[in-house]
Amino acid sequence: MPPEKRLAPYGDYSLDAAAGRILARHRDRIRTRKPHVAVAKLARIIEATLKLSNRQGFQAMSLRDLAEAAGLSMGGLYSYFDGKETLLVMILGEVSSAAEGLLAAAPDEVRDDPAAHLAWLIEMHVLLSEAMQPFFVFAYMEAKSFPAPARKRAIASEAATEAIFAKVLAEGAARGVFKIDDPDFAAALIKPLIQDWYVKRPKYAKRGVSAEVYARGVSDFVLRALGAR
Amino acid sequence: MPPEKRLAPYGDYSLDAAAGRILARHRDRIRTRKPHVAVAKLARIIEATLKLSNRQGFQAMSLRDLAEAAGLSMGGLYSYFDGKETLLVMILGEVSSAAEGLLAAAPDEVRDDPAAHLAWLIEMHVLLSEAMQPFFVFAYMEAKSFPAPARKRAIASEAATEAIFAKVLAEGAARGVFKIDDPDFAAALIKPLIQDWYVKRPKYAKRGVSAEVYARGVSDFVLRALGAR
DNA sequence: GAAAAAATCGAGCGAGCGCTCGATTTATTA
DNA sequence: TAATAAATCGAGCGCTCGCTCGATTTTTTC
Repeated sequence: MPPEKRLAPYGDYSLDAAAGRILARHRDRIRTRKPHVAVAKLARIIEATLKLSNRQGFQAMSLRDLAEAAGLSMGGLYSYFDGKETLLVMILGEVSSAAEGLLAAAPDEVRDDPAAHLAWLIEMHVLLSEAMQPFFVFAYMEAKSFPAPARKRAIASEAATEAIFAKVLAEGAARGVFKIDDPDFAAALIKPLIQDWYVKRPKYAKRGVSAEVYARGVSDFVLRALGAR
Repeated sequence: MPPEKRLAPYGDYSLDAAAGRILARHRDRIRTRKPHVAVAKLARIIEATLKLSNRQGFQAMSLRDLAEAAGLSMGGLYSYFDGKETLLVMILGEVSSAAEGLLAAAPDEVRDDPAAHLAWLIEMHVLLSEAMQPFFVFAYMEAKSFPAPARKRAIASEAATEAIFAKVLAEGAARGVFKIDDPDFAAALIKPLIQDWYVKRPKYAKRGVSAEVYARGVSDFVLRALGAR
């Protein structure tokens, strides 16, 4: 089953859907009134922002270049955000909201088995980062230049993800499925393994490793490290 | 044994020593003739660059701010480099040269045992990144904005590190010490675990995890995943 | 301690930045 | 189709950037 299909029951991760959610989240800051116009333009702006930023960094992307890439004028851009920083916040919000929404949605048949739950979390996280790859790369690379509030939210969001892993690990340890001393430490090591998928994507692409193969490989690696295989 | 002590046989990772090597590497671009003056000033410049960059990013650091933090004038700075990009290249070169130099220096008693060799590589890599923490954070965070040639070198340097891991893993697999199908894939997963130490340092500091404890934890995790424990 | 050499200074240059706002075009209404 | 509202435009503003270079200070030489 292709990744979009496996992910599909949990939401729509297309660019337009993301633009729609971003519009809803920032309706008050966006001057364009008609939703279908706003969503379409917003999608082009977000798309162009991700493209330019992931090449040279958000700071180095000029709004003139963005305007040209998105097919708008300088002034036109400012109908969709009230400053460059808001554009950053819009994208970040979409990433963390998508991640939090998905990971909390584990199906019941998986929740009962810590090993299966853990594998599900890893797989879904990887598939999500694949479906929203430019968003995830952006959020990861620009994390250091976040404005203070967004930064705090990003750290909190990552801590929340880690807490989900830690809880499953602790549950598994209690049941004797995982042989580990420190669930929190083990949980901390899982995140970077998932992040490596989208951070070093070209490396894996060159080796012909797909998202599913990567997710499976990481699951196996982690489960063996936890003494579950 | 404290980390500097364990690392000591393999080189001097102090700021002044790094400044000395950087000076030697870029003698032709640096106008200041007297080495002891040049090394001292260069050390202050590098130190200030790492401090300011790791807060807001290299691009966002202005040379005026750098001059003030380093205790020089704008013009004074330009006796030590011929452009902002050169400053970037100087620091990157020091990081990759330190990493490559150290990892190739495994002692003989460790080379014979794949598991010990792997543990040594992981530990030394973590301790090095601890001793040169601002350098490593800088190199990692600014990787995307490298000028093209430096970027290629950084990717090559990372691939070289990974190849060292892969070789040890393949050797261990051949001897039956490691139970793995794909040494290259496993090698790819080790790097992000090491990087997490310096990228997410505050998280581990808050939990009271030291460099040695982290290195040991990662070693154990990896060796179990490889079926060696 | 005067002359020469080395090192440092900092105001000023052109360029590009984020952002604004009155003018203009496009879409909707009656 | 005339009037109104919505959306877009882009030249221009103030500012900061990387960088230069003649003036100045510090160090070395004899």
